[in-house]
Amino acid sequence: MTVTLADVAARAGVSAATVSRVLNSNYPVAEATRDRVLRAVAELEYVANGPASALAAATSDLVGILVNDVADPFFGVLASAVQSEMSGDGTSGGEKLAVVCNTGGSPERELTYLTLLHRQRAGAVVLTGGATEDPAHTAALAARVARLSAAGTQVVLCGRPPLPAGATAGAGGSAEAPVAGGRAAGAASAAASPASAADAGPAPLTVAFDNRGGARSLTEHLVALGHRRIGCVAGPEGLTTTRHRLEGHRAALATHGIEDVPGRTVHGAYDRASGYAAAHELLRRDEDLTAVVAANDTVALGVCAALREHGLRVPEDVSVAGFDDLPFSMDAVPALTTVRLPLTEAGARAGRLAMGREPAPADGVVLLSSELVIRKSTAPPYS
Amino acid sequence: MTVTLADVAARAGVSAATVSRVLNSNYPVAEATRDRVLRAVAELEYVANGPASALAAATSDLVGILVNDVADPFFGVLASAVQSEMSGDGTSGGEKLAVVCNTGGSPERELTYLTLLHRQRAGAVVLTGGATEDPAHTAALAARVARLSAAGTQVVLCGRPPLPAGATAGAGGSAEAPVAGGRAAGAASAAASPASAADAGPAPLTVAFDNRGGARSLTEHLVALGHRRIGCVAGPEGLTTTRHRLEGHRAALATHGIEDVPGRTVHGAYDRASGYAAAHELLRRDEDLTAVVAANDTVALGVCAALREHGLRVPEDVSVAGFDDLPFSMDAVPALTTVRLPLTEAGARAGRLAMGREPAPADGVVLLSSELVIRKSTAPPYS
DNA sequence: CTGTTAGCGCGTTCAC
DNA sequence: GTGAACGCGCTAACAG
Repeated sequence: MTVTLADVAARAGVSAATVSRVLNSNYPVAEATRDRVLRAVAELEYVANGPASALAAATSDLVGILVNDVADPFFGVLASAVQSEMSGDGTSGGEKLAVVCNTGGSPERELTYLTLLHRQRAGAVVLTGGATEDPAHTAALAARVARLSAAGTQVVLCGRPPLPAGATAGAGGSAEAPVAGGRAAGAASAAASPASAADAGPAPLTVAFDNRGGARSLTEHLVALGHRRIGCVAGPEGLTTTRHRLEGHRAALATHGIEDVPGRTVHGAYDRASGYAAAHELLRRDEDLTAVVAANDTVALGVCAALREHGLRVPEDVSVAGFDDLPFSMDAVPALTTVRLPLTEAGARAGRLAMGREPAPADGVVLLSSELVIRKSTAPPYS
Repeated sequence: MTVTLADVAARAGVSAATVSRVLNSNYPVAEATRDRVLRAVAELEYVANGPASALAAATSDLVGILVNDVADPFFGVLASAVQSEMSGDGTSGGEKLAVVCNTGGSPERELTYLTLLHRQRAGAVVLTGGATEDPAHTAALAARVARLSAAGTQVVLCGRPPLPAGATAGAGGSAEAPVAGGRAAGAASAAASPASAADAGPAPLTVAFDNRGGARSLTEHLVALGHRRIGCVAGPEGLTTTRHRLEGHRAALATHGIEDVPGRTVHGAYDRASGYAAAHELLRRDEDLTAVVAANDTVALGVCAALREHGLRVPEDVSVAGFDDLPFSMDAVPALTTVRLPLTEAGARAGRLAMGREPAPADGVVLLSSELVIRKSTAPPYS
């Protein structure tokens, strides 16, 4: 049947313990025996039994990455960056099996995967994607994360706000604590680790985007161009990302004394179809919009398509702005004005934090700033 | 410490074996005790130790998906489909941890991941992505796959041609017929499996695309429109996918008596930058091209960008065609004429095949057909 | 139906 | 420097 450590030991004329030592190179072994063992391993095509090692060593070389949807470029780029940072650092030896799990945006599957990863005793887990603000789910998630931490798994939240303090406990009120602003954030996250039990694992870390600030500068750009009737296609309700971007948009409006007409905001999924439908709806409500800010670039594309169907030109008749600066945005016609999120950097840092290859910030939170990218889809109104 | 099966057993007043039985529900257990056990599990927040189960049961609930690049929509869609089919079928219980591994297109990492998955005793593995035609790598890959099969892991190749025969039965001559040119098959895999066929595991299965047929019909569409000077931006050399698409293109040319001018074909990566550079090069060589077929949709976008820079309109001055029909293709301006590959179906079937939820075809190969999608980026020349 | 008894393959003290 | 035990947490035969 399958060849085991013992087989290799026999072939090399040594004990199993010795083989284990050369394989893990964590103990001095004579050069000669080492070679003999390695040769035996090669000849027998021995492949270590991961589960057995994990059981004995109480730790696995598996690390997980949770994403909403691998087919979405946003997560694809993020996952790719995280993974390249997590798996082999080039030097063979410390090989990790970095795996990405697709939650499909479903809170249940998110929880399920977390359990599965826990079951596998994963060494680290990076959780990406906008968080649902449903208190029940937040609490369940916090509980799972707390247990993972207690089990020694380093958890890193990426592209989402820190979990509310008090792990298993009341996620109720504190869940609303703002994050993007940077200032009030500390209060919510700092107390994460103390918890109650003596089982203090590594405290969860966070890499977050400044969604609010980005959205704010985007809308201010539009206002500066002269726009006053700005439509807003927001993401799904109940997601922190959606809320933060919307807050930034409204903050910009407020700053410039522009009334925030409720009818000018519609919610929808983070996909093209949603943008398409939303734009039609927005136009139905107010034909004189001069600009539209979309939930993200993909949505913006749908908005542009709908606008064209209405015989409206972008940006001559209506300006359109996206968010994220996904790869295809520069190729759109017209090229999309958007807010660039440092996705690759975020993924890389989350990966390094997870692997302990980068010192964790004192408050456990890394806030990445966004950058306004002005291209061709926005222009002064009525030009 | 972490709570174990024994703890649960004690709490429920039963033996460990009984707890194991209710958890795996693979053996009759009295309703009453079952409830007691379940309650204890909940109260203790027990999470099974995967490695330990895998070790004892000699099988893990881990299944892998290998892709070239998760950030590439082609693989993202494929991976998403495979994964949704692999993980929970909805009915909770048979939860599998479907994980996707990013090879970054590197043959070495592909091999490494295969080993890691083998080490984890994965239950199934789906290998996607164009295969390198380098004999050495093909041989190494065949060897790894053979060992995986021998270890009981079901391997499914998706979007790539069957492995050359030699490792397992069933992949004989007929498998080569539809897709592969069928040349280097035998020679390469000679040294593949030293020890032999005694340990016959599940034979590798394949889900392949009709790249050649798709490419052929695409070029024929262009020819039918009246194009004669057609540029071709092919993918990286040495990949089966690249070769098949190129062969289809040339077959169409030959059928209509059009000379295949070597200078009209340039190779490049499957990304936008490559298409951009290639189009510039093509134009430098021959300013009078009236059409360009790109390696895939992403490349086509780059081609369009370069064309615009040259002051050429698409499709009035130059027609452009893509391949794959990725989600963004319909949104491009002009909407891309392309060849639709049933990515979702391919992924789903590969997933089902891997999980044994779909009967394997006699010859082990499922060939999916492609479909020409005519949109706005192609038109008669000189119009 | 349920408890008992053995390992699964490997890491890790210990002695030598 | 190396080998001999023991046990990680769980499943899989066997009894009963």
